[in-house]
Amino acid sequence: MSEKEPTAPRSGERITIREVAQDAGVSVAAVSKVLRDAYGVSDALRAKVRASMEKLSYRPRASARGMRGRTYTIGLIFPDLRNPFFADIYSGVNAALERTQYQAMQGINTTSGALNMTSSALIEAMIDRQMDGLVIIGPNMETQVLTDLGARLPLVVIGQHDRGGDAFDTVNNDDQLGARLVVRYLMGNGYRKIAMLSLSPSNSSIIQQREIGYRLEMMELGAGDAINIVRASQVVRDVQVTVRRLLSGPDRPDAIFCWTDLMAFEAISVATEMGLSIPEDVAIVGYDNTMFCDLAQNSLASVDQSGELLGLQAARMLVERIDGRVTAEHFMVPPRIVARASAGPRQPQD
Amino acid sequence: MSEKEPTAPRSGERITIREVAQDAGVSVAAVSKVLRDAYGVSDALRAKVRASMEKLSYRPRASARGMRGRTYTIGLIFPDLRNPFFADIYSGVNAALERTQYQAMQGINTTSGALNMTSSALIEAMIDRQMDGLVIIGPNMETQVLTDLGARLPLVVIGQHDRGGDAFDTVNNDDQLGARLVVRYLMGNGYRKIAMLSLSPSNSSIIQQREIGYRLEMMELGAGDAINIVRASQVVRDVQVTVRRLLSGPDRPDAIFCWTDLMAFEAISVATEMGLSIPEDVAIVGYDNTMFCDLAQNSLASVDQSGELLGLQAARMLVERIDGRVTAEHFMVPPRIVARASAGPRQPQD
DNA sequence: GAGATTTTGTAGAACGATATACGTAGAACA
DNA sequence: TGTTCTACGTATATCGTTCTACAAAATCTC
Repeated sequence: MSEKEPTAPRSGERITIREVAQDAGVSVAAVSKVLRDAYGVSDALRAKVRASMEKLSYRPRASARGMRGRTYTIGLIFPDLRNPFFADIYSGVNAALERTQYQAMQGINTTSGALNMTSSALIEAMIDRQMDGLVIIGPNMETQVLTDLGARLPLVVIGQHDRGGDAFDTVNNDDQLGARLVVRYLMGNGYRKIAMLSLSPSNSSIIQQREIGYRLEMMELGAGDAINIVRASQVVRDVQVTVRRLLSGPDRPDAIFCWTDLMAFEAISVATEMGLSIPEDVAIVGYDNTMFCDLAQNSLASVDQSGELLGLQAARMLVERIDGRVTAEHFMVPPRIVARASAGPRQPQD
Repeated sequence: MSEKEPTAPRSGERITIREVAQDAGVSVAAVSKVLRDAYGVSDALRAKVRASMEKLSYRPRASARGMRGRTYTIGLIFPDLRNPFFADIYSGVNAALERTQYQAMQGINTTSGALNMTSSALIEAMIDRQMDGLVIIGPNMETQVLTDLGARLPLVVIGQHDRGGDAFDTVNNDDQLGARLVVRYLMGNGYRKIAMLSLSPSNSSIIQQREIGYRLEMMELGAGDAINIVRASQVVRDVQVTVRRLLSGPDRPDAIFCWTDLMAFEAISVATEMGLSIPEDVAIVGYDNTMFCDLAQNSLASVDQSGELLGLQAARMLVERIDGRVTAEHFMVPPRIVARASAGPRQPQD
């Protein structure tokens, strides 16, 4: 109870490590060791310190920790917030972090266009805030930028097949296989003139992979002549115009393989407005198998890429990197087609 | 160029304020003042320092700033990520923060159930990370908890009508009016047996407000006998069961006013599966006017509560609070009904 | 039982900003 | 010419942790 410190701890202020140390009758360094699970702490001391921390309901401050060590915070960077698929990834990340000291903070990378930028404002902001590592989802930046970034801090990328040496890890579903499954599924149900509604600009490797998968499977199944790739940006208006043009052309496809469920919903909408029936006049398949696929008004066949698993794995790998791994690892989950009415078996033409 | 410092700055390390000061030939304190736009800096000095910061591409570290001052980071807490309405709020917040030094970091408050908790793990994590302030969206916690929280740091709450003295600001749409508009709109289109699909548990004030608005308008328009409120949680399965029960009862409503668009989409799905036509057999109205309402397969009439404006305003108010305002302010935007086919004019019964 | 090794704990200097308190140069005023 | 302001800059303590270096105690080794 003796107050010999020059600065008496003001009441009402937040508890610090110093007060915990004093309460437990040990040094500040000892408390810090317990906090970090560092080497050289006896069970007795650990218990004593833990008890004091509990009693005073002490919580370490990330800023102070960040000055010398880790902040125990990782950054999650999403390309947008409207696609519910990202919610799956998010919940996977959180599940992986549950029992660790780490906490995820998210941001949306709204930079469109400037692909060759050194980095993005959000990423710089995350670095300023001393994130221990980053998970970037569906990056629209060049591999070189990611490689440079990976040299600066632990990095895991979801949705990017190109590798950057040992600079970063990747977590993906097998996009090429996913596209193949879609073509196979549609062909099996009697569709042959399968168009692909892809994404523009197509700088990303997952786009390339899916397009390759589509092309190869079309050729292997003898429909090479029907290959037709059109591209639209994620902007609603753009998707609508593109789909409308595709469906009103002279050689209307009898199925469309869409980049995402979101685009597929737009496609269903446009087709419906044009008076076309799904799947009688045109079958639609999406990608991501988001929760909206199940709704009766959509009944959208889609490719499940287990977002939760992707997130889980990415978070695990990032923590490993933070803990010192310096060689790259790459994780790939198999996609799975989920059949639904939007691409059901084709009725014999009358 | 003289190196008389005891610690020579290691190359490859991040630029610090000290190096900027040295480069500009001024004191560290002067640089700090420029950074904070603090009083007592001449234009000449400011220019000199700015030039050096630019030249060295200096960026202040949030952790270090957080030790004594602000982190220039605010926390955004969402109740979930699946509702695209939150994306609108997010973009409003970002628009408001665009020209400031502040950066938003988000998190999802996944705590379900424990309403009377002192706080939530995410909120504590945000406090640990020295957020300068918090915007909480659609909190499922008691007002007292928010009041306590507001005493700890600047706080703005979106989607909560109950006030907490001067402890926090609120930003809302007029939920009571929104509900009234829906009833008025449906009545105007010939529907009378309007049921309300509300949210459970109904501890939140926005739920109460909407239910009050619904009840009052029903009574005022002479349909008090048709008042029927059913409740479901956000869980998909729960919504389905509730809607199915509602629609298969002996006294089927001819319209359902749903808590959110998401619930409305579920309702459309269930109704469709039951072989009911929309709006002939049952009209559906949602809330939030999310992007999916426009799709032909939904064509969902909804209430627009300008999420972007809500976010914009919340961020502005939060920054004001951080800058010292201590009295509460409350902002309310008027809701607006958006008519669509899901609740179009009723055809005369045959 | 002496030296070597390992385990356990401590002291105190960082980390990179902010903010207080103070010094100094001009300007304004008498 | 001195005095009093005001505007501008600076020196330096401080924030709450981590982490290096080291001391003391316990254990091992032969």
